[in-house]
Amino acid sequence: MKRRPTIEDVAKKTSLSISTISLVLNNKPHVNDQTRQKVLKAIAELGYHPHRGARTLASKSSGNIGFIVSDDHFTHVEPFYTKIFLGTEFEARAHDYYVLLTTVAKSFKKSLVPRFLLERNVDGVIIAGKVNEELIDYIDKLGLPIILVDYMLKRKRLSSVLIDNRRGARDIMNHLIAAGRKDIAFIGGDIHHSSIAERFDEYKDSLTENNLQYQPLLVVTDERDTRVHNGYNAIERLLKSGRKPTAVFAANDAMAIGCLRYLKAVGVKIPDEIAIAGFDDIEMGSHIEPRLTTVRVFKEEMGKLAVKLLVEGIKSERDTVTTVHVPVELIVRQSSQTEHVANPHSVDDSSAPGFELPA
Amino acid sequence: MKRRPTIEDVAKKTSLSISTISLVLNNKPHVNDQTRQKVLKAIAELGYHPHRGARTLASKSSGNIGFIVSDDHFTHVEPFYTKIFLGTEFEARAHDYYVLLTTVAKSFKKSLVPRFLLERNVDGVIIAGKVNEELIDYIDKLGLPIILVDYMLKRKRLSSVLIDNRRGARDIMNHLIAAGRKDIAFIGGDIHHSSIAERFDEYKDSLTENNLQYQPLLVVTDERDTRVHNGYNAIERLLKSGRKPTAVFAANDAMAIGCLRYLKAVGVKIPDEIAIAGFDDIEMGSHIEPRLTTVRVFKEEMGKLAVKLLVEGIKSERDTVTTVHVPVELIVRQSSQTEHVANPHSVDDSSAPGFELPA
DNA sequence: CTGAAAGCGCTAACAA
DNA sequence: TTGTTAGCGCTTTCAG
Repeated sequence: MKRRPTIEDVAKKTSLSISTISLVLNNKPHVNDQTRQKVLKAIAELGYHPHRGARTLASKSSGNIGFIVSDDHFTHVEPFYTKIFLGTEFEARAHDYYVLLTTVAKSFKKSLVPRFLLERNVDGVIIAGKVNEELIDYIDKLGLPIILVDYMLKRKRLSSVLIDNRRGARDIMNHLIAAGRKDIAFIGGDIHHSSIAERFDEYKDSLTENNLQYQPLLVVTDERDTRVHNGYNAIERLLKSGRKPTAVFAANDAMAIGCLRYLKAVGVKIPDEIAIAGFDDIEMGSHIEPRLTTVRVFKEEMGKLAVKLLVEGIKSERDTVTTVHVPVELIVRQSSQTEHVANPHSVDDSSAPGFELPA
Repeated sequence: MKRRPTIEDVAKKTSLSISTISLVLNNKPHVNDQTRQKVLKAIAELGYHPHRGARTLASKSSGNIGFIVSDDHFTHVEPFYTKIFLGTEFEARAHDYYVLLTTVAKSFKKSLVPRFLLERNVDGVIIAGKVNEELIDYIDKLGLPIILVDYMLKRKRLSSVLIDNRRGARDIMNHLIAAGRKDIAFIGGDIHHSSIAERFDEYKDSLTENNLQYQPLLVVTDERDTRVHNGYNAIERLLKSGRKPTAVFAANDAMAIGCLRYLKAVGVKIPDEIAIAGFDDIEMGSHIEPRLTTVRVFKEEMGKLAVKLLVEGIKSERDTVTTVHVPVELIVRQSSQTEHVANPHSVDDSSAPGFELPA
């Protein structure tokens, strides 16, 4: 089998030195245009492609981005983080990076540090959701650029791509209140996650601003995580305690779906007796019945933004801290409002507007 | 900042040569156990970890696995292929590999060859679903081990991890027929995909074996792909043509859900008037109403198996061709059978049995 | 069982 | 603008 061509073959073929070839390869300036063309031609003719490993060794950059997500986030809220991951994947390709995915346990053990960090196999790291802070410190000490997605640290200034949770929660609350709902319950879990906490905070603030009483007895936030069955359990507990809200704002779609299933099971009319709204806009919400009112979060877009920021960070040395709040969009469906569906299988347009990085 | 330790530091610290350290690092034999312990100790004390790039260059193996899926599969049947990908991810880690994901267009263009192939940045490739055959040939010519997942080529002998589609389709058909359904429709799309074709073939064979007439007018297979709205359109066309099946076997869950939505929209009682069954067991099927009868496919498990086979292939030089048919499991739910649900939020156990590779 | 030495293919000073 | 050269950190013969 033919040995694959190396930079030296290109050098010979063009009667130039390998360093000149390297300059062309890396789009460096100070190369005569004639020369550049000649090199490019030879490269094409030989079918030459630089060897990643060699580049990595010589240039001290791997061409990879690390993507870290906690294992329970990934299993419990999979569709959400998967979308973010796919967004990074997509954008990374545009920048000629590959994404190495890894999940990490909740607790930090030295032995569980992602291998790509130990082997210096990534040029920067994207962290999605809440992960152990010790690990974040560890990465930071390594000097690697970090971008947080859907999570923030107060203790430390790090670039992050965040959901505009306040805005989304406010839209939901305004929508429910405008429809005349006054006793609005909040169903949450994993309340220490910054996104969930923000949604809850805005829930309370919205009540106040609308001159509605904040009723702690209409709130459940102590579920362990935000999976469907926890939403189910939470609303069950709430109703069995004797309270009867007229609307439920769930911390995310999964919990909202859990609520929905319980309420349907016990014969509560939705949305007539109780309106329900979630957050995130996972696909399932548009297929269940009644279809779920929610706040659309542009998950792929968040992943893409994270890569853009990270690539900037990798290239620019100086670590400017940027925080982006990605806009959200209220999606009103049957679970909160009787709607007449003209085209029952219309698919919601999921394309995101073209977000721009702050200048 | 402290320079990270290299193999040379370990050598100095132990007063051994770097080649001995390398032997230990790679678990090679012929190292005195005393020496090995001494080296290990020094490695631990220094916090040394070999540099991936250096290894790649010297050893001619990258430590990466390529994962290729066609872009339309990935967008249209996302939850399915995502699960397979996550399975590979998980298993790869156990073998100290990382997975580089890429999607490819339907048509083959030289300029669109995944970069990881050009840069020799993967040691083997997993191909999920149908991809352009020219690309497969190209990879094969590169001499890289290939494992196909949920796809097969007749023209060429390649290792593959396949769904036992025949078995699953037979189970579905037997279930429907046992319930007294005789006029069973088949709704499909993307019929050239080997999995879809097999399900369809078994549909026909099952009819014959049960002395039921194969009725071409109860069959729609010309939908472009297998997304929800195509299921919706297909069943609509079928019913409007005047036929009235008593059951529908859809090529996958997405199409089954489409059927379900149409039938509900026009007021057909499910399962009383028409029973519906899908295939794949995507999560949504257990959340819609009525819950969908389907065939569970162990998607993560398929990804894991693919990695196991691939790693074997990478290590063993000789390319033995292995074909694994992963077993499936019939899941009967409300869409085909009136059921009384004791615990309405019980989650189906999604854990796979421990599959073994053929000896 | 251990050491010496030659690369692996490329980048990046520094010279010319 | 182009060439020379020294590594990058590790694996792998080949000796000893």
